Amino acid sequence: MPYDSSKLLDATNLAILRELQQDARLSYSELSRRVGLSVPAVTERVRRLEDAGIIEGYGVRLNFEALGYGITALIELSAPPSRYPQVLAFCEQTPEIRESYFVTGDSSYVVRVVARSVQHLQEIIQRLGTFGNTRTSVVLSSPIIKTSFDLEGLKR
Amino acid sequence: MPYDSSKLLDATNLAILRELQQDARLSYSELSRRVGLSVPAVTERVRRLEDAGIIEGYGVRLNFEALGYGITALIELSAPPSRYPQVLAFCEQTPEIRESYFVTGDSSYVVRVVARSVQHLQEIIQRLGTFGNTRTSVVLSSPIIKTSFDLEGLKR
DNA sequence: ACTGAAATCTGTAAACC
DNA sequence: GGTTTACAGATTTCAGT
Repeated sequence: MPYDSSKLLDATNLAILRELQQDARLSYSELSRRVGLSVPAVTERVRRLEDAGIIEGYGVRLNFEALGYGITALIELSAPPSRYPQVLAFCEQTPEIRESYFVTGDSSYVVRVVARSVQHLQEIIQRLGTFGNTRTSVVLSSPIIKTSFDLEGLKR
Repeated sequence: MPYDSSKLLDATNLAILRELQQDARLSYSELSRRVGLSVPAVTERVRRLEDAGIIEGYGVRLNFEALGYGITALIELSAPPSRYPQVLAFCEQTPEIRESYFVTGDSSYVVRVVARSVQHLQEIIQRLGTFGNTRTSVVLSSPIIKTSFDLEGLKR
């Protein structure tokens, strides 16, 4: 339920979010030690951040390379609006497609995919190609993937 | 330390990863109930997945819109190799840049940025523009952002 | 809103199969 | 690798401020 209530972003809650970004499996007792409040107070604050929709959930950061998915690519797809539902359905049922963005500019969709080999990537490109023109950029390296966001700018 | 040891990806560990992807704050006792092993067995398995580099860490999924960063954009940057170190340093110190990819094709970099307003986005684009030509695609919607990966394909 | 304390549940380490 | 046991630590609930 993302309705703001900007008071939720006081210095203590920003500290809580900072800690959870670095290690979401921190115990409440350790978290409360770090932010200087009692355990029930911190537990309640986290619950409210979840209820407000600021915290959407907790995830594990997986190393796709170690899982055998050594290739990442960004694929731009230009497709007529009439095919959007089909494109969406395809993206949803294809696990290799990690995210899709509907963007301004000459390409309608940009998707990020992971693949086990160039053959595997080619398959995905060909399937996307049935919806429209594609333009693929293979990722050579990902110098920056930030796992936490500096929330300092949110202080009022 | 990502050296595989592919035996780490048996059905039980895939189940553990599946559960942690959905909720990384699950207790070990709940996790062990779900995968049908004792608590110490599951704790040890998670420790090994971490040691092998398959699990890189645990994070909180934040709603950037609720945090006031309502705009996402993909910016392609073409810059000469001599400027890569500067570009990298800029990306690293700019919190709004969430990830950067070095890619094949005519653009050397693709970055994903979040911004609080179009003015804010413009600032970032202008700063990136000091390194080379930019091409910005504003994200209109993100129909798919997957928070978990179907690991079924890894079964041997 | 936060604290502190009690009851219950969970994590950790050791001994063993 | 796995389990069981036993102790230490963490979570939840609630009365009090």
